[in-house]
Amino acid sequence: MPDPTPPTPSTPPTPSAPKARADAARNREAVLAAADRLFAEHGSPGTVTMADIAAAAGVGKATLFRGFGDRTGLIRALHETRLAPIRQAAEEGPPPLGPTTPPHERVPALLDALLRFKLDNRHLSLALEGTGNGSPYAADHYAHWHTTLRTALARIPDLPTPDFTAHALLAATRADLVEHLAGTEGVPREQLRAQLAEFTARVLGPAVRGD
Amino acid sequence: MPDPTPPTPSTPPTPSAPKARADAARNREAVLAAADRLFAEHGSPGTVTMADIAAAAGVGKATLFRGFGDRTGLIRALHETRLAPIRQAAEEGPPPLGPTTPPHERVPALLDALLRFKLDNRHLSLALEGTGNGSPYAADHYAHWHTTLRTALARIPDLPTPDFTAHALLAATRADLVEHLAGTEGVPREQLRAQLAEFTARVLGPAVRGD
DNA sequence: AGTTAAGCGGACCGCTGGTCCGTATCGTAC
DNA sequence: GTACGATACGGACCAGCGGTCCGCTTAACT
Repeated sequence: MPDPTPPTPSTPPTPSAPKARADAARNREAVLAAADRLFAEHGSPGTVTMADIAAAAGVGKATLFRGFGDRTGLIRALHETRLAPIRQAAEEGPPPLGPTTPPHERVPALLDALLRFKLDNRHLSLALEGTGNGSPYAADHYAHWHTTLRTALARIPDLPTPDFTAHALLAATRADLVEHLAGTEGVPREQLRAQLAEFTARVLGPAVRGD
Repeated sequence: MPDPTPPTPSTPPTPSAPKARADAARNREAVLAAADRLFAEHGSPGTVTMADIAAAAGVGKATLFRGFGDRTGLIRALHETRLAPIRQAAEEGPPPLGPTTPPHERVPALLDALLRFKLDNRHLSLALEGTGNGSPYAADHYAHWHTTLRTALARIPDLPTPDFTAHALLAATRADLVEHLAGTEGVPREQLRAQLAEFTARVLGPAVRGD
């Protein structure tokens, strides 16, 4: 049983940090920065190896795996860091992302925020979803957005299947689809946002009130 | 330039087969059968290696790569074989899949056929989309369905973005999502079909006529 | 039966994610 | 400032993967 400590102390749940050594924290940041940069430079995340990241960060390979568990853990940690602001805005922020927003406005806002994030961090999102081994649906990151979206959808009358609808709407913003459209097909950013908004509106149906 | 012959003669485009040796054809079938079986047995397609397939088929590894180019080629060939009937039905078959069907009926029928196929061949679809290296959107198999769906959607009035809509609807039937819902979450088959149909109907909007 | 080339298979290669363990460094108690 | 235990470090190391090579086998045609 070689697992006395939690394997991925990426972000300690309790604010009481269990004492992190200074060099460890510094290395952690260096690794995240190096990984971000490398993923951004190379087109396909598959061409960036763990050894590359370690070298770019100026640390040994073992440091990567000690700090993040495995490749997926590193990518998840990086992704989580970048997405945190949006996540927080959706959880407790003001409209249009926050929970007080009426659903006909909030759902498109959430999806648009997600889409913009994936456009701005294409490489990262691609690396996250294209991890290969585990499906994106296993990550609790997905569960979070799904729950948020489903909850908002459930407040819309005459929408019989909020659970599936949330899945389907999220599927429309999947990283590889975004990459295909914005990258390969060259669809302009604003056009893509408009199309997603249009699609979303169609799914939600007409708002009850002026909204 | 070590490439005098086409690298992946999976299905010769011209019906004039360029003379295939008997044992080669036999081996090809054995490989496809073995691969299908192994993918079905193991849960995750990632755990099935090329060596496994070769051993199960009773051939050498080189035979796999000679016949199919690489891992992706093998999976694509297998997938194509299984999907061919549906594909043909969509291309030239009778309603509700064939091209003569009015779009308000055909689009749901196409998506439902795709969903049923992925439910019936979950392992295979998962292996195809989860190839890892290349995104599913690069495969011309995807381009085919997208074009078919977009064409049908374009015939619906007041649907401003048939291209994106086709992508988004197809995204709702992605193999890993289907696997997540039908497998992990245990959503019953008929319920999933009904949900997809409901969602599709919402996207298409009301039919102009009794349809 | 003889000839030829297509087909065969398994040893082999390069590379990857992931691990091990002796060593260097940090944090602390004095 | 120094001594000391705990913690983290790093690069050699490992197992397993997709993919290739080449000497041998065998189908096909005469």
